[in-house]
Amino acid sequence: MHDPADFFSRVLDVVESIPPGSVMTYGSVAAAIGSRSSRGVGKVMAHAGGEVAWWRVIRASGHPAAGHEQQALEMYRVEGTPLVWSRAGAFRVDLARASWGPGLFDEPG
DNA sequence: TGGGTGACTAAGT
DNA sequence: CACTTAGCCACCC
Repeated sequence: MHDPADFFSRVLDVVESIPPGSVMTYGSVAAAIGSRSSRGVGKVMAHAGGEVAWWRVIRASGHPAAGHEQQALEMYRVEGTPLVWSRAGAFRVDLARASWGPGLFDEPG
């Protein structure tokens, strides 16, 4: 099956550590496991997206997974994730406030 | 073994 | 701010 050392399990482990209302970028998740394969993280989410909070993993732009923006929006509303709305009606996660990291408990104020 | 793909990212227009 | 182009890394055939 999947060893805890596998890239696949490593990614899931990080995603599971993201608390509600916060998010991480694909690149940050990859970096958390000592990798730079942001695309590899996307592959994992596409495979196990139904077993983890995939909506807490977004792009560096603040946009959620391509083709799942509407699904993610429903989750952000119930988790209270800070969003930023565009004039065209498009939304985006406020990375400045929702960004999550290992040991990030303070802010610039 | 080698080549192609993608739930991505950074830089340019 | 939105769209396009080149670069990267892990996985599949």
